[in-house]
This record gives sequence, structure tokens and C-alpha cells, in this order.
Amino acid sequence: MSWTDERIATLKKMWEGGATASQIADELGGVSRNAVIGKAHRLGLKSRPSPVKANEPKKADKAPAAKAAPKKAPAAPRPAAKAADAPKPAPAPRAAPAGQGGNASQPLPHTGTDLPKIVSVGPGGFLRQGPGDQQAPIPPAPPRRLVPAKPSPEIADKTSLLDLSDKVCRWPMGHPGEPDFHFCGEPVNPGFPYCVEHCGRAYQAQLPRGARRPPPPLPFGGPRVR
DNA sequence: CCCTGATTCGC
DNA sequence: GCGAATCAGG
Repeated sequence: MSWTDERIATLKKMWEGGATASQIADELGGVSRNAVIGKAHRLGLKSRPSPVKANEPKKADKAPAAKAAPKKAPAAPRPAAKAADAPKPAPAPRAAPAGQGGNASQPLPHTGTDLPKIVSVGPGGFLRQGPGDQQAPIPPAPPRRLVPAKPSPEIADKTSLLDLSDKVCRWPMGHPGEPDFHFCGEPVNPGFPYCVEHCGRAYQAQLPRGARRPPPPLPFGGPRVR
């Protein structure tokens, strides 16, 4: 398998969306987890909460006695390439802008890649994009802050990608690439890409400080449950 | 053990 | 550029 433009786009979207390399590799198919990680690094996107980090170089060495013959020749110490990395702030949470002074902010104009995008990946590798990338209507003054949420399977429609238009709800249901993956398909809430019901899921009123739970990641269909 | 991402290096 | 092998932490 070669890295076509679409596959790279899928990789980027899922990587930024918070999917693990294994999930991405499984979704793309034909590539290993390492391939995904390697490609991600080559693309320049990296970091993201990785379990293996936050440690300093230590002088402990290993003694791989029973291991298979290592291909590496640890003759010369290799300088870590991350030394020249630009200092990056703490990993941006899924949705946490600053202004909390009671003013309302719209979830739509997401300009950076740090915030979750409502993106789903179709079986062919094409992408469905969310409010941030498409329409930017801010119809009524939102009562509070609106934060993205993750979908959950409740309804059982069968709107395929071909049935999508700007009139029907684009809420993804199921996992991309699987046979039962479809979209909600109900009439949209005017000004939004989703129906009223899913707007209620996609944009949740900000609860008072304290009674707030962290918004879940994975905007593209939820975690895999295989 | 499993998982994760990071890194290296032969191809 | 690609990705298996490997490393390293949870």
C-alpha cells in the first residue's frame, strides 16, 4: 500500500482527532501501526499524548541477552533529535478556550488544529467535515458556551454518504469503513449541519463551573469496540 | 502480558 | 520515503 493523498489525509484527521496509531492503521488497512507512526512523524505531526514520554534520559542500559540478534549497532551514542524541538505548551485539551466570563463563544470558527473537528472518514477514505470547516452560521446567540460532544448510537437510520446533502443531518453513526456506517439523515436544524437532536449532542450548553465534565474526544464515530 | 508512541536504520 | 525492529513507558 502506498500513501496516497487520501490516505495521508485520513491519517492526519484521525491522528489529530485523537485516534491511536493502531486504530488508524486498522482503519486504513494494509499498513501496520508502525507505518502509521512513521508516516505521522514524516508528515511532521507528532507528539500528542503519548504514554511513553515525560522521562529524562537515563544512564541505565539494557542487557538483551535472550533477545534476538539486534540489528542495531550501538557503537556510537545517538543524539536525540528532539533536542531542537520548539518548546510546545501543554497539549491542548479537546475543547477549552479561555473566556469564561459568561460570554458566549461559537464552536464553529475553529481555525487551528488543536480543537476537535467533527470529522468522519468514509470507507473510501474521503472525509466528512464538520462545522468548523464548512458553514459558519451563528444564528441565535448561544445561551452558553457550546462544546463538542461525541455521538452515540441511538437511532437506526440508514443514510449513506450518497444521501448526504446540506439539508440532512450529517451526524455519523457507527464506524467509518464498516458496512453499517451511515449518517443520521434527518432534516437539519437550520444553520447547523445536524438535526435538532444531534445539535443537542454536538453543542451542549456549558454547565456551571464545577459541575462540568471533560468533553470526550473522538469526534469521528467513537472508539472502536472490536 | 497487553497497550501506547518514539526512534532508529536498512531498504 | 517507507516501515519493521526496537525502545521505553503505562
